[in-house]
Amino acid sequence: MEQSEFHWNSESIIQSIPFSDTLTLQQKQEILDTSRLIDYVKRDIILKQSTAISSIPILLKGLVKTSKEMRKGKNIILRIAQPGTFLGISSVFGSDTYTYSVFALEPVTVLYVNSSVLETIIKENGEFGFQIVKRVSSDNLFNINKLSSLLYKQLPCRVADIILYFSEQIFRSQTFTIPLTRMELAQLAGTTKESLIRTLSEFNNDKIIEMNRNSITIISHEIIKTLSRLG
Amino acid sequence: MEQSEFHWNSESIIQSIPFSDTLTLQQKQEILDTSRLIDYVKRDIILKQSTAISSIPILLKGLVKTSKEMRKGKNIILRIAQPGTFLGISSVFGSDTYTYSVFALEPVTVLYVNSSVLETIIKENGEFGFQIVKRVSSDNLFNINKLSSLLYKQLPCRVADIILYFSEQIFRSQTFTIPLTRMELAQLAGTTKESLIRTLSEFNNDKIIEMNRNSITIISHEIIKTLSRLG
DNA sequence: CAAAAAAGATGATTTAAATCATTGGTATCA
DNA sequence: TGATACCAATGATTTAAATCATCTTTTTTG
Repeated sequence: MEQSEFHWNSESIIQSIPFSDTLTLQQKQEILDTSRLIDYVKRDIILKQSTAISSIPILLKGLVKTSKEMRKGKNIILRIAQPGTFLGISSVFGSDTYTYSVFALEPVTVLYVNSSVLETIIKENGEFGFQIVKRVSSDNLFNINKLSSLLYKQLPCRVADIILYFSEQIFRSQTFTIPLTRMELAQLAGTTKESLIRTLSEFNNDKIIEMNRNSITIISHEIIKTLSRLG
Repeated sequence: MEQSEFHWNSESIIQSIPFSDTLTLQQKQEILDTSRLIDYVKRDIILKQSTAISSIPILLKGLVKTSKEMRKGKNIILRIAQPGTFLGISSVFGSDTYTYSVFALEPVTVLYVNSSVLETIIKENGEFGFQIVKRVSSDNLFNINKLSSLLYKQLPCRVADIILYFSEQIFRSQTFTIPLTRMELAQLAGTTKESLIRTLSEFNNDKIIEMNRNSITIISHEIIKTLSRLG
């Protein structure tokens, strides 16, 4: 972890803050004055579950995974977050410790905003506050959705869901390189690495996807869609 | 469903609205002027999943279940909500349809608040808005927690969790009467009714709980706690 | 660069829980 | 009031996926 020195000036930082168009000049300045910019490399830990909350990280660059740590090896990856995401925002306003960890999947830049500054801005700027409500609400719906998928769909469907998640939400392409190990993919699908590998291999053998190492191309979007839709 | 006529006057309604102490007189009046009070009986549907959002129900009296409907019989009960809860608030601000249904478990009174009125109040009253952020955030943490329990704990642990949920969160007593059928309990535990019945019977045989019909008494709080804690 | 560790892949075995099947009890209502 | 549908309970059977075991390949690091 190191201070970020390159590429970022005040203007570009502000532009990367979600809903910054609703902020006053003074509020923008307040955020800049009380925040720190930090760079991370792959595998670095950005937030550690169970530690006391000091500030709110905003992801400015790169992909991260948010992961709930259970016991050894038994983690759940909640989501892959993209730039423009408040990390751990539910924890900040719903708890006094972070309820999950966040790890860098590639070179990442994070802006740490003082949480009481953000709290004050939410209180004095209703438009910004309302956007935060909307953001936390959709996060919530995302989790409810994940809950029901993981609970009722069986493995091939869940794996299809993940392939669609990367294809549609993260990379917006039929071909993409997954930034996770098989173990992590399993944690995202709520299964074990062996079961995940088997399912992916089947998809590969059945020519539903083409897979070399971490690179995946969706061959039959049709079938993947159907698998994902049916329980 | 019928207009609620008894027991409620403006003062008592306002007092039952969450965070109403942060509202101005005018805002309180605005809510009263644009809302409707409705009574329900057991099994009535209060919100129907997938319907367009028109207003925000606030639960004033009684218990309800919020339930995500999958295919036939395969539902998930997300939580049992108590008076003072905004129902479906995440859907309201994170979607344009309700993402789950809400059913009355007993005689219930609901105040339907106009959603654009509430939106306006959130925007003009930062303190209230911030309380909403906190509320939605803890809902989110609740769901993340449920997600990880259902995914990694096995059945006896999940059933122990439910018993503790009713004992500690809902009824605050070692003895309580569950307002759900076995099928619904199963949907709350993420299992089938047969498996749930078996597990509860085992607890009963092992004298961990005492159960007649829907009435449960926790005999060994110790064991229930341990079961719930260990995966 | 070689050794150690981690990741990936596959087959064999086990297991928790779902499904299927049946029966008795209890509301519900034409 | 009898009939129909729902709920509860329990035993038998099946099954999806976890676990265990082994081996290869890749990555990390001293």
